Amino acid sequence: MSTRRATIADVAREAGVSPSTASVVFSGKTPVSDATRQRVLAAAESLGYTGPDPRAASLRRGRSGIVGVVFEEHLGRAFQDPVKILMMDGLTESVAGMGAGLLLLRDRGEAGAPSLTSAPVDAAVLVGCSGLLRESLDVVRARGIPVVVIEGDAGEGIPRVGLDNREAQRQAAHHLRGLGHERVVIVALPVRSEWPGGWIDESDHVTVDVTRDRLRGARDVFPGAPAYAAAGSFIDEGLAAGRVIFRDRENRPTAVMAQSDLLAAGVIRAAEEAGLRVPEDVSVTGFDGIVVDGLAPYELTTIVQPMVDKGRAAGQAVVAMLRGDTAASISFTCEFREGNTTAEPPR
Amino acid sequence: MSTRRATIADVAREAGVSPSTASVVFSGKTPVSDATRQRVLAAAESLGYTGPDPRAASLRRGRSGIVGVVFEEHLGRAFQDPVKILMMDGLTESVAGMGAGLLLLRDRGEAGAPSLTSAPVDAAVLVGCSGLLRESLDVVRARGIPVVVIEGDAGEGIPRVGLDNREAQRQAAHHLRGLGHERVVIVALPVRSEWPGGWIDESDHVTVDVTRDRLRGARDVFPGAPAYAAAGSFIDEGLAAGRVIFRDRENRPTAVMAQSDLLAAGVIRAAEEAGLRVPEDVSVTGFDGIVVDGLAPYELTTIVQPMVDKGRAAGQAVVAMLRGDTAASISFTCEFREGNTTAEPPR
DNA sequence: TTGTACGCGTTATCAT
DNA sequence: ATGATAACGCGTACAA
Repeated sequence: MSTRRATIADVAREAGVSPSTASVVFSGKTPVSDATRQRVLAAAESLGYTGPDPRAASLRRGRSGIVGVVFEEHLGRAFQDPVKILMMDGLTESVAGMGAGLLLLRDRGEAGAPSLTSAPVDAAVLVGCSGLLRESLDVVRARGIPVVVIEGDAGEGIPRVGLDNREAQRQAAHHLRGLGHERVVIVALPVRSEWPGGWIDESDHVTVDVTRDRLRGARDVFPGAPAYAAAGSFIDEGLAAGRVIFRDRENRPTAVMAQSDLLAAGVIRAAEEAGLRVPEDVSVTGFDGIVVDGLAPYELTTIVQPMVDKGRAAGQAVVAMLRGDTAASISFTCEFREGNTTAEPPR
Repeated sequence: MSTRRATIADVAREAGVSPSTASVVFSGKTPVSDATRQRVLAAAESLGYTGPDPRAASLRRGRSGIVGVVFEEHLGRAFQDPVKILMMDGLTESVAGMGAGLLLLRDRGEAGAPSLTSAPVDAAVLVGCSGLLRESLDVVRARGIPVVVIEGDAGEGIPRVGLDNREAQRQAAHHLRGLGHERVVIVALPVRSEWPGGWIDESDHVTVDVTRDRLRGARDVFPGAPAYAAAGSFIDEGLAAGRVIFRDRENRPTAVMAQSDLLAAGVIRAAEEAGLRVPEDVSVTGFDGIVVDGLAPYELTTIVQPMVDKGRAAGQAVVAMLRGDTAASISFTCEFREGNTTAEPPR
């Protein structure tokens, strides 16, 4: 006996039907008489045939059912960010509707690692990628593989999914202004990758779109507000920033605008540490609208962004492009939400 | 002119070489004279050929370079667990060494969603799957696709990667016993999926391996210690459990053993809330050895498990099986680490 | 409803 | 170093 695995042709032969009929029994694309189906299934059973080989099917179909998700950073780090997780959630859901799954990829793939060019993907979603991986991108686009970018810019002709960051942040600033705040400090996201954390001034070039736009929004209302850019969106980074900010008891701000909820949570902790009450002594705002594990009883005053919707929209754009339609860029609108971490400034 | 994309055959023809030679230029499997290479590359350039189609290559090679990772739960939820994230980290790393990427899959795939059976995976890693998806598993194994399970049991003949949960937890218990503790309460992980949280007793059947083994380890030293099983491994769940536990000021325990660091962090918060100092009034132990964002200045007394190594081991098992070797199950040893959250009981 | 015929794009093998 | 040949396993027009 031969040692090779049974193919659909073997099954067809055994069942006494043509290969195409057997194929149809498994794919269900065309009605098949019950008797024939039984015979084919029986033959498959007896031959130990377990269904079409996905690799061969994908060659024939020209589709693999796989969407690549490309991250700029170490995957472990990307998954520490609840915002990205929720985005992945929406993405998973919408590509699942198309029968596709997500393949995890990094942009700066080490040698031998799977890359956008070597993986059998039907489409790609770039997360926060700011135009690195230019070559792979060209290859992929030349192949006609649809590409979508979330919170980033990959150049001309690539649809983007983003937020009205500036307007949203401006709204939070207005809220503080309305309460009477004047001395405000901003705790920003990193201004570029590998940023170690620290105060930033005019001379610092902000390469991360999100950081820059939210910064502008805040300064539309509080021009010249000092900004401390954290090393990442983590509670501990917010804590570190908060410690620096509250250190000088003389020039202490009455409000801190953080560019993420995690940073805000850290700032609150720093405030407590410094013996300040939130919001009586200092107001704090966040950005994202996530549930921060362990932050209760505080309810952050924040900007709620549609994280899941962002992922979903990216998925839908992919689906549309795969159908041959063109997908437009889309910018979501955030919603301001008042919690119990902002109040009038102390007198 | 034809509208179809150029294939490697077209390139070969254009360059005046055989298809196999052209193929070799791209794969680099065999030395090629420089002149030939240039000619092929030039032909590819002029035809807009961007390299071999991964789908066709994977059919021919019999390998797709994709490893499926199957989760029992909603992906969004799985990624909230730092332990799983770090495990994914190790897994990513070790399969990358083989040139493979990770495809995210769920076990109870909704209709039309990508499943273990329809995805072109070379191997599969099951995470905490307790024997659901039996049918898909049979199909996959019949195909000769290697399968490995992390922290779970998928039946006979499937290599497992796990921990010495019982022994490790027993060690932490000994530490507390040595300090003089006698009234200990356990805060456990869920006893089954969909568990709402609550006290458990003998009659409750613990279906989750990890929970059961750690519970046994604790009770090896403190027989009959009461156990409250949380609804999940989150700080807020630990907080909820802690509130219940510290409510009764008369019968308050002198130590709480949590089955995860996140739960422990919540318990500490509950203790603070109840006006108890850690570790002076109550000792708390965790499990995992993760960095809990925002827990400083506490350093948890805990059991450090090799999360990344677990993922890496699973990846290596996969690689071995793909080579045709057999992979054995492996159980990692945890390491006890004393922090500043345990001390002698108050007198 | 079933069968025929062909192509999907590559790469391994072996000979030259 | 290069070339000829033969799969790899399947899906789908189209005809019957």
